[in-house]
Amino acid sequence: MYDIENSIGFLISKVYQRGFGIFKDELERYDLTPQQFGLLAFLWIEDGLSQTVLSQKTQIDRTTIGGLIDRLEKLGLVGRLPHPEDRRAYRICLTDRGTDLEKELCAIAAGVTQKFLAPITPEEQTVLRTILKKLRTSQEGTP
Amino acid sequence: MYDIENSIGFLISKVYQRGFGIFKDELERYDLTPQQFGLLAFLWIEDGLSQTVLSQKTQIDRTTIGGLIDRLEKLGLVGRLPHPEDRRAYRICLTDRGTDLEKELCAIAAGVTQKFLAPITPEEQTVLRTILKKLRTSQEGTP
DNA sequence: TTCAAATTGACAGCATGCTGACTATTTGTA
DNA sequence: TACAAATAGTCAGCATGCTGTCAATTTGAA
Repeated sequence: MYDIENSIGFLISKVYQRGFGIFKDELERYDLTPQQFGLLAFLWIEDGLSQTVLSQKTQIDRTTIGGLIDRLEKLGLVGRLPHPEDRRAYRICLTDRGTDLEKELCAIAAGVTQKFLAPITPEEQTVLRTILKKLRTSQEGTP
Repeated sequence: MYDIENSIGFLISKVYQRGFGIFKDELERYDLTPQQFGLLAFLWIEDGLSQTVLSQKTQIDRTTIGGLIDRLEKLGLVGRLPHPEDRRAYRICLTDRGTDLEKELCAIAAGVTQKFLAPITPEEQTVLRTILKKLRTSQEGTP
């Protein structure tokens, strides 16, 4: 009998679901999803990158990121500018509105994080972060 | 600036993605997804329940579980039997084939778990499980 | 230089997860 | 009993995430 209730994979999926749900509710009035926020967070660090580079940095599938950008574009938060060195590619850039939202959205994210992590102590948060970073290992071998 | 690379929410989503991907690859030859395995794992504990009860036990949305059962039904692993006390409901039951797959699929799940958790020690696994259980808290208040 | 191979982004197709609306049925109350 | 409210399951619609395929373009090697 598989003890699914105590399996780490199952628990991660449910914890992920809970966090996602909390975040989703808070972002509702911006018409944004947690994934869209995630992409914006990378763009606030550096924009003007191509979709492929963004896909690698964010570890979001390159076909998925196309749709994400479509929707952020519709919301007027990012734009696709022509790439000066490659006519196949775009430079994905924040609009003024996309840039301006940083402070407001980050405050919301901080609130969500607090609510989400309320059940555990700050020490446990540190331990969890450390363990998760180890588990994130993606491309090992298979070149 | 939001340090998304070190935020627990982002890390959980990527760790979840990695685990899901490993599991998905291993289940490919059965035409099953990790979610379908998860539902089967609950059915191996107890079947004959209604979709709503299953939805509550598994914390899978009731509309999502309908589709999951559709596909498991097509694969011949579960069946929808009439509910003796409620003509609106079904009893979701494993077929012989669904029952027989338990051992084989659980062995695969064990292998996936091992591969997935390889980057951390058994002690860390215990700590992680404990923390995740605390973070799973779902319905607190709002009755 | 030329042309095959690789790359960029788009699209179709499928599964999951959620919302909201709908039908059929059951429950609980006046 | 009669009828409103609640419940079981379905469906449409949307976002994410992935696979596979395709056209346009760039790259690299003969």
